[in-house]
Amino acid sequence: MAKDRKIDLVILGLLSHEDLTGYDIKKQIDSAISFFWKGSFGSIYPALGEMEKGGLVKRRKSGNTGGREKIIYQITKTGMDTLKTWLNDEKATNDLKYETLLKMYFGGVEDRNVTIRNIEIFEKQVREDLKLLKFYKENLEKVLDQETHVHYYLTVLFGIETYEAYLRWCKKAMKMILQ
Amino acid sequence: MAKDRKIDLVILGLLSHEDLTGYDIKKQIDSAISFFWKGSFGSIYPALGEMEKGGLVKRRKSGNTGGREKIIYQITKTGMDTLKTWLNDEKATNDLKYETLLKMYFGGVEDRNVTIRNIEIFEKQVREDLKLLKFYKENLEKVLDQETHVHYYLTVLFGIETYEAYLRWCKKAMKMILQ
DNA sequence: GTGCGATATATCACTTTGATATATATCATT
DNA sequence: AATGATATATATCAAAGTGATATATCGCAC
Repeated sequence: MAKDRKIDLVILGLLSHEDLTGYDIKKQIDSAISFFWKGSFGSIYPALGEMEKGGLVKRRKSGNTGGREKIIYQITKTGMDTLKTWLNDEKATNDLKYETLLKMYFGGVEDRNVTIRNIEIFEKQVREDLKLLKFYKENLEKVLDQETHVHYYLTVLFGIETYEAYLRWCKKAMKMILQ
Repeated sequence: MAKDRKIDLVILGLLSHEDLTGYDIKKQIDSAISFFWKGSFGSIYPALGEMEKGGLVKRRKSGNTGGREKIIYQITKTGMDTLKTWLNDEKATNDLKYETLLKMYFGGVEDRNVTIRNIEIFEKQVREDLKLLKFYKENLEKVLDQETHVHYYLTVLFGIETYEAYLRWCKKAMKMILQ
């Protein structure tokens, strides 16, 4: 596997659940894991190509009836080993870039109304996302007996816990700015 | 300014507080804002060069007594306007990549001990960082009358609020995994 | 039948990272 | 005063990732 390519692990992880096309992988990244990870076509397709060369994934016999191309990928034994090695590796980088906080930190050059507005924008987005996370949580609680769902549930709980913390901060921050 | 270069705003923000060298900028990124932003020399130096060409920053007359090179940058009027325009722009991208959560989501392919270990590693780091954040908070509370410090304080409060949420999640997650 | 959104792969310019190279300054130890 | 370690300081590069765009087909509503 490439030295520093995180997208490889995301792809391997998703393929460990089921066979997928590049497009399917993008859809799953944008739904299930979007609260803590991002990924674009521009990294997915080249990665799939190189991972195939490296023997981490392989093309499944495609049941193409028509002329439309569609490549369904499957994880290999080597790919599964790579995924497990990564899971057992102690180092994990949590890379956070909050543009909202940059705007807080540098807000002093403008009127306080600007900072207030920026907190309001952040709060609105957080409320919307939190609503969605709670909806996921409720649905997951119906199927929590299955192993895979427990792991999904853990990430949703993480989202809820942090998003509620964001809202508490919004309240405190607003109060501070308004004296 | 370059279309999509966030580092420009970080540099302009820091220079709005005081004149700095590229090396100083890196130090400030690694200390004051490291909890919510990162930046490397490989982006800082090229950005400074292009921003100088674009008239956003300028070299201050350097008081070089010896032969050692040292370039001190200063924000220009245009640079200040660019910073203010960004602060007033409603869109802000908060880009989060938690490798720890990826390992939670894909943890199902390994024994639960692996997931437990990964939560423990995360928790240990969070406890250390939280201690530091609380230390910053105490020190800041002594100088909160000054404008700039209020904005710094807001970001520290954010860090404390979210890191405490991380710890609550660790407890819940651990309990869930152990049934 | 035609317009539109979803499916599907691919590529590219630009941004950022993380590592490395180069050189000087400062300071403690020998 | 020589040595070595650490901090200061700028610069560059391969590799990774983003966001946009190009291309084409499929399925469905009107």
